Amino acid sequence: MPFNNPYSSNCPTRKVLDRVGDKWAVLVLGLLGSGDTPIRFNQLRRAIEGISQKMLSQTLKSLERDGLVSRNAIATVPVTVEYAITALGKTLVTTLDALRVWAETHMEEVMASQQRYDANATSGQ
Amino acid sequence: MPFNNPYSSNCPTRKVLDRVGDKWAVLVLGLLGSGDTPIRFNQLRRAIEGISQKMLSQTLKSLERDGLVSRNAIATVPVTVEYAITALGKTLVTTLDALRVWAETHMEEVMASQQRYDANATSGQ
DNA sequence: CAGAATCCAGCTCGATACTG
DNA sequence: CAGTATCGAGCTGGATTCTG
Repeated sequence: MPFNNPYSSNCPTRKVLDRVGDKWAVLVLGLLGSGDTPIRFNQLRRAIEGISQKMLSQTLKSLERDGLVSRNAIATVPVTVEYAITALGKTLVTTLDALRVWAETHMEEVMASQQRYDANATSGQ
Repeated sequence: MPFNNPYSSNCPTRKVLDRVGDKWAVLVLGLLGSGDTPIRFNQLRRAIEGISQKMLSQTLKSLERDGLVSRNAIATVPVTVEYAITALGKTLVTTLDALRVWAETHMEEVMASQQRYDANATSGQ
């Protein structure tokens, strides 16, 4: 039984899927994972179009909590905070890549199916 | 640039991640993918603990629309409807399995990180 | 610069009731 | 059996304001 556990808050797979289902978390992870240099808060903010400051800080906090991202505060004035992906985070990004490949490979097939479905639904009424 | 596209509704990877972030969709897919025999609506309902009939029908509809699941209505009285995973759906389940393996492999490490994080946050106050 | 706190609009989802 | 329709509570996340 592959994906089980009912309400599943304590199912590890579900936790990862929740993380991965979170748009901002994936974008942050992808950005930090694409280079090896740390990125500052407002740099991330500018790089990820559409993210609010609240969501960015919230996302970074939970990614740090999970050990996927590391935070480094430098005592300049004003303070500088750098975020970087961890070794653990990199392994997740790698795994996520398999999903990206699936998406790109099968997108056309999915879209074709959707169009068939929608065409039938419309004509059926 | 791995995971891009800002609001990304038309990013294929994001669509897949949304699907995968949907708890019920993954459970339905996992259940249908674990065997080769089709499953009826109320069978699924009973098998997936906690799912409401609204969410099940909604989930099945969108999975069918994407071509991940097939629907077969049999004209008995009352009507019987069977759902099965498609070939496309199977490839997604397989890919999802990589994520499950990641979760199971790294769960301990993630949980350890969370405990360190929470301990610091508490003592810090 | 890097956040925390507050407020609220909007969407999700469960519960409930009804249908072919 | 296999759904659809409707209503409302609750959570999510954006906008705004403020701080060390």
